[in-house]
Amino acid sequence: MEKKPYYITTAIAYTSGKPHIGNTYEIVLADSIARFKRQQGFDVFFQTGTDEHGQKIEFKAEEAGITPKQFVDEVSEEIKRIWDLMNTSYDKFIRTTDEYHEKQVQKIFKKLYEKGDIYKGHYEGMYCTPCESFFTQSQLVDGKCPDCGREVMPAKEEAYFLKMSNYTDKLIQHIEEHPEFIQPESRKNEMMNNFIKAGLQDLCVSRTSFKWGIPVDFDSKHVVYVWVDALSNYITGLGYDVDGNNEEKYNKYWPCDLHLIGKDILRFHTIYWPIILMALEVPLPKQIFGHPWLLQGDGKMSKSKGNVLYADDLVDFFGVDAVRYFVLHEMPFENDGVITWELLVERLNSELANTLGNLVNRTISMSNKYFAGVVNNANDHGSEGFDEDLIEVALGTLSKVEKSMDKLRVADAISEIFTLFKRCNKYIDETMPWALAKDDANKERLETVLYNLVESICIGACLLEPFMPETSKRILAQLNANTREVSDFDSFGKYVSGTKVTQTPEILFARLDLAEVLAKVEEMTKNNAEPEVKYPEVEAKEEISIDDFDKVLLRVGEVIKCEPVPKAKKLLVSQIRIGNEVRQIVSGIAKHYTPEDMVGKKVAVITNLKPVTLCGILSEGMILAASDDEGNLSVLTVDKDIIAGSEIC
RNA sequence: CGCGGGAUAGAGCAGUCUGGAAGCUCGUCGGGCUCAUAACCCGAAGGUCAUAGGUUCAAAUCCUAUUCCCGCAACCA
Repeated sequence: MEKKPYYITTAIAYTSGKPHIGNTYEIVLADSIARFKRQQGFDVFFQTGTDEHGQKIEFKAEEAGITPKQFVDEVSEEIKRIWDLMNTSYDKFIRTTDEYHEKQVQKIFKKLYEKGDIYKGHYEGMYCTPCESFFTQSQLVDGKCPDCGREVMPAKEEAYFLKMSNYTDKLIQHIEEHPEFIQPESRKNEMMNNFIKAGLQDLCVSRTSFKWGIPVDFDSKHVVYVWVDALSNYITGLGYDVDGNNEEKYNKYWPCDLHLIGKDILRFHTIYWPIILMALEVPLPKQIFGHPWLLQGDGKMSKSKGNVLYADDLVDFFGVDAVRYFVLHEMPFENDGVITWELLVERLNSELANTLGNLVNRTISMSNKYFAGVVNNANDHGSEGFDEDLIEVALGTLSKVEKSMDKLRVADAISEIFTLFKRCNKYIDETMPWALAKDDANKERLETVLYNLVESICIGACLLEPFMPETSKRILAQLNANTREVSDFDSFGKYVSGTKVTQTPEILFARLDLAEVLAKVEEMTKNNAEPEVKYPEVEAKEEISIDDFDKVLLRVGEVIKCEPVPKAKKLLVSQIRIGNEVRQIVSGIAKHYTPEDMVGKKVAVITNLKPVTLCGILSEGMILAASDDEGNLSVLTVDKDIIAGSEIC
C-alpha cells in the first residue's frame, strides 16, 4: 500500500549565535511529531535548517573579524551539532546559503516582479545619515532621530515592494474557510483582527543598506529581504522550481502538512508566506502552528549572567532523553512553559527514575529471581480482575496518544504513556509477586503476572519511541523485544512467550541530588560568566568644542516631590528645586526607581533644555542617568552634600 | 478607555470554548509493602477557583464592573 506523505518543517534557525534551550525545544517538538507520524505509517519528510542572511549577521561577522560566510558556516555547524545531539530525525537540513536555494529565490523574486506582484517604488521617509536609518514621521521624536536625536532629512530610497492588496481578500477567505490553518485558534483571531483586517501595507522586499543577502539578479544594488529568502526554504528544500521543473520530492510532499514555528513569527508565516505562495500560484500549507515559548524560571536569560540554558549543558547533566522528555512534557499547549534546574531534577527523579526506570528494573529483577529471566505466558489470570484492568489500560493507551497527537498536544500524549507505567506499578502491588513466589502452587499465576508486566512495558516503550527514542530502544533491548508496528497494538500478548530478558538490568535514569546539581550549576555559571563581561557599545559622536559644551547648563536639583505619570509605565514626574525655582521634570525611570526613592535625592539636571510635553505632562529639563545594555539604570547624584541649584561644570 | 495573555491547595499547572460532584504532578502527614533506583501502593490534610454584582434549577466555566500580574505597542528631554 502506498504510504501517505507527510511534510513537516521547523522554522529555520537564525545563525546569529548558539541556540538556547528555547530554540532547541522547537526541533524536538517537530521531531516527536515526525517520528509519531512515521510510526503511524506516513511517509514523512522532516525539514529544518538555518537562516543565514541579514544585516545582523553581516555586523556580527565584522565584529568577529571574519567573512559572513565563515561566520554562518561556524554557527550553522554548531546548530546542526545540537540538533544531532538531541537525536532529531530530520530528513533535510537546508541552509539559505545553499546554491540551489539562492538561485530559486532569485527566480522567485524575478517572477513576482514580472507578474507585477512586486513593483519598484520608493521608500520614503526621514533619513538619519549617521544612523543610516529611515523613520516615518510618527517614529520621530520631536522631529529628530529617535536613536541619536540628531536632525533628519527627508529622503527617498529605491526599493521593491510586494503588493499585498492583490491577495488580501483571498487570504481572508482562505483563513475563514480553513479554521485549522492557523493554530492555536487564539492566534488566528489575533492575526485577523490586528493585522489583516486593519489593512496590509505593501511589504518592502529588498534592501540596499547591506550586502549580505541574496542579490536581486536584475538589479544588483538590492538584496532580497531576508524573510522572503527564509520562507522560501520550505519549497526550495523540496526542489521547487519556478519554471516548473520541480523535483519529485516537491510533487510528492507539497503542500506542507505542518509548519511548526514560534508564536513570535506567526505574522510572517500566516500573512506574508501565504501571499507569496498565492502570487507564485502554489498551494498553501495545510497548517501553521505557533507554539509557545520555553522560559527560564529564575529571571531573564542573559549571557552576561551566564545563566542561559543550552541543550548541550543540559544533556551533560541529564542525558538526551531526559531533556527531550522535559521540554515536551513541561510545555503547556498555549501558555509559555518554564524551565528551571529544580524542575528538571524533580521531573527526572519522580517520573523517569521512580515511575519508569524503577518499574523496568524491578520487573526484570523479579523475572531473573523467580524464573532465571524466562518470561512465560501461562495464561493464569486469577480472579481479582487485576489483569483485565491492566490489559484494558495497556491496549487503550494508543488511541489516547493518537487523540492527543492529532491535536498536537504532545505533553498530554506523553502523560498517557506514563499513566500506563503507573498502572503497571500498581499492578505489582495488587498481585504481590513476592508473595506468590513463596508457594510453588502459584507458579503459573506468577509467570502470568510477570508476562503481563513485560508485555505492558513493551507496549509503553514502543509508544514512547517518538518522544524518547533512545530510552525506548534501551527498554526493548533489555526485554529482548522488537519494536512494533501500529497494527501490533490491537491485542495483548504479542511478546513472545519464553523469551529471556537480560540478566543485568541497567539503570535507565539515575536519581540526582538537587543540592549537588545546583552546586555544579553554580560552578558552571561562574565559569561561563567570566569571559562574557561586556562593556556597553556606545556610538561615537563628533568631537565638540568647549563652547559647544558650554551651551548646556547643568545644575544640581533636589527632588522634593515625585509621582508616577498616569497611563505611562516608564515615566515619573518630579518637582525639583533648582536654586530659587521649582521645575517639573518627567523622566523615564519608573522601572528603576519608586517615587519614594527619588524624593530627597540631589540629581544632575539639564536646565536649559527646550520644554516638551510627555504623555500630556510638561517637562522642563532632564535628569541625567546612566544605563547599560542590560537595561540597568542609575541616576546621577552628587557625591557630597551641596546646595540645590549649584552649577555643574 | 492602545492590543493581548493571565489570576484555581504550599509550589507548578489542567479544567473555562460546549455550565452539571474541585482535578493532576510535586511537596507535607499517616498507613501498607519489601521485587526494585530511600524506590512502589493506599489514605488524609490543604482551595470562599482574584474581587463585587448579574444570568441560571445549577457558575471556576456565561455576562458586567473592579483589582493585581505578565508580554507587545507607546512614552525614556
